[in-house]
Formats: sequence, structure tokens, C-alpha cells
Amino acid sequence: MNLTNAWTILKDNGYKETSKRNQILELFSNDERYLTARDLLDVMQKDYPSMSYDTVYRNLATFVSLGILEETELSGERHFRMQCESDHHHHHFICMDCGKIKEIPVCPMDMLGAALPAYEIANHKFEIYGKCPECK
Amino acid sequence: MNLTNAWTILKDNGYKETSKRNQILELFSNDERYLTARDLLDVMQKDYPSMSYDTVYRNLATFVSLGILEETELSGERHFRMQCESDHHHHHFICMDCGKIKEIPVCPMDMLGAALPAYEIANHKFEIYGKCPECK
DNA sequence: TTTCTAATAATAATGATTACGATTTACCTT
DNA sequence: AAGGTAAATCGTAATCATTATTATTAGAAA
Repeated sequence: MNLTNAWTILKDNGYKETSKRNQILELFSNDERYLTARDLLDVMQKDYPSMSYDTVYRNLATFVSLGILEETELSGERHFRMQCESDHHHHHFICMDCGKIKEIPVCPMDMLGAALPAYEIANHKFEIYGKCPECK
Repeated sequence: MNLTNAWTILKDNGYKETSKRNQILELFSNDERYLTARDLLDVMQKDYPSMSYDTVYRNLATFVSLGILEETELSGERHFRMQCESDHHHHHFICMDCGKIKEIPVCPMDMLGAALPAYEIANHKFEIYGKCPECK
């Protein structure tokens, strides 16, 4: 996902182009890591001292619902990052030191097949945590 | 994990036997589901009106660190349940309606083998969410 | 430009979790 | 059994992330 694609999606869904939205998206474009609402606010308040939590959270929710950002929970806090470009479903290794991620091309649900016949599966979570080669 | 085993572990690690601890453990023994701190407090304040959050959270942290309880994050809240008896590593299907769980005997890490050679893997999370046969 | 509505700012409220000083309790020793 | 001591608990306040509220601002269409 890049800035242009993100704006196309936003415009298609009737969202207006604002400078705050643009800066939030630019921050995610320039960072591979998962970021928290606080991370964003800290950076953005340099350029926009009046930026508020409400604006951050509202836009994060919008972006996630439109598939522009993806979200995960790390040590009790919500973290966000740009939706991966990958055209196929995948999972992530997350480095607990630098926060960088690596795509895992395998999905465990493929192996499960008919292991849960009577169950209605809504979604799933598979993440691996540790240290990347650079941090090891 | 049952009450007797839990108390053996606690005693071995120098923890004292208290009625509050016992009731917390009894509640988990009688419930298959994941419970929140609030769930516990609501039930326990019937018997111990003075039970405080501090006591609940402190003991939950103790129990998790000793492997008596296991913990997961569901919709932004920490949830706890008795550690499974299973002698081998496994994962869970969690019903989003009734909260009951079902053990998944497969671990995706087995399939990954040497897929992340240069990475140091600390831990992983794999959970499936949906509706169980009864709730469907 | 004017107007309409979405978006934002500033701040307060909420909900979960943690912290703290005072008190009580388990349990070890005598 | 009584007393001492550190652990455990209570009551409450503080903290942290997130959400809600209300007034104001700013896209963008006419």
C-alpha cells in the first residue's frame, strides 16, 4: 500500500483530503514498523502542535476499516502499520527490539483443512515474536 | 491444571495459602472460559465484599508467572483461564459467543521449520476465533 | 464566494490496570 | 499457645490508553 493507493481508496469512499490525514499516511509510508497512537502524535506535534488524540484515533479507525492500515495488539497497546502489498494472505514475524516485520508466506489455516468441521471460523491470528538478524 | 497442582506450585515457590487466592483458583477450576479481572471481582465480591482490584491483578500476575493460568488478549482486555492439562504444546479455538475453547492439536511452528534461519524466535501466538457448534 | 458538512481541537470522561500507605493475616519460631 | 515478621490484602488514588462531547475550522461543491 502506498500514498496514492490510500488516497484513491479514501476519495472513492467520500473522505476528504486533509493535511492531517496526509501526514499520518506519510508517516506510515516511511516506516515499516508498527506504531502506536502515541508514536504518531509525538512525531506529528512537531509539525502540527494542535494535533489531538481524537484526530489520530479517528483516522486510524477509518484507515483500518478501509484496509489501508493493519492493526495488532502488542503488550496491551494497539499498533498500526501500512497494509502489506502482498497479494496473498500472509502473517508476520515481529522483531521485539527494532519493531521491523518480516512476512511469513505460510498460513496455518491451510494445514487445518477440515479439522474443525462443526465450527464457524470468523478469523484467526498468527504472529511470531523474537529478534531479527540485525538485532540478534 | 487443578486446584491441588496449583497449590503445590504455589507452596513450592513460597507463596502463602490465603482464602482469596483459593477462591480465585476455585473460580478458574469451575470455568472453562477465559475470564477478565472484572469477571472475577464481580463474582468474588459476593463472598468477599472487600476484595480489591489490587488483589485480583496481583494474584493473576503471580499465577501466570508460575504457569498456573494462561493469558490472552481479547478485544483490548486481558483474559485468563486455567492452564490446559495437555502434556503437549497446542493452540486454541475460542468461541466469540459463549467463550468456550477447543484445543487445536496442531502448531504452525512445526511446519515452519527452517523458514526463518537467521531469526531468533522467542514465542508465537496462534488463535482461531468464531462460533462453536452450540452457538452456531 | 457562499454554503454545507466532514473534520478537527480542546478537553473531559471512561475503563482497565497499576501504585501506595495502612492494616491484616499466614505461618514460622519460641 | 503466643509473638514476631514478612507477605498479603484493603481502600483509594493515580496512570495510561482510548473514547466521547462540543465548539470551531476547513474541504469541496454550487
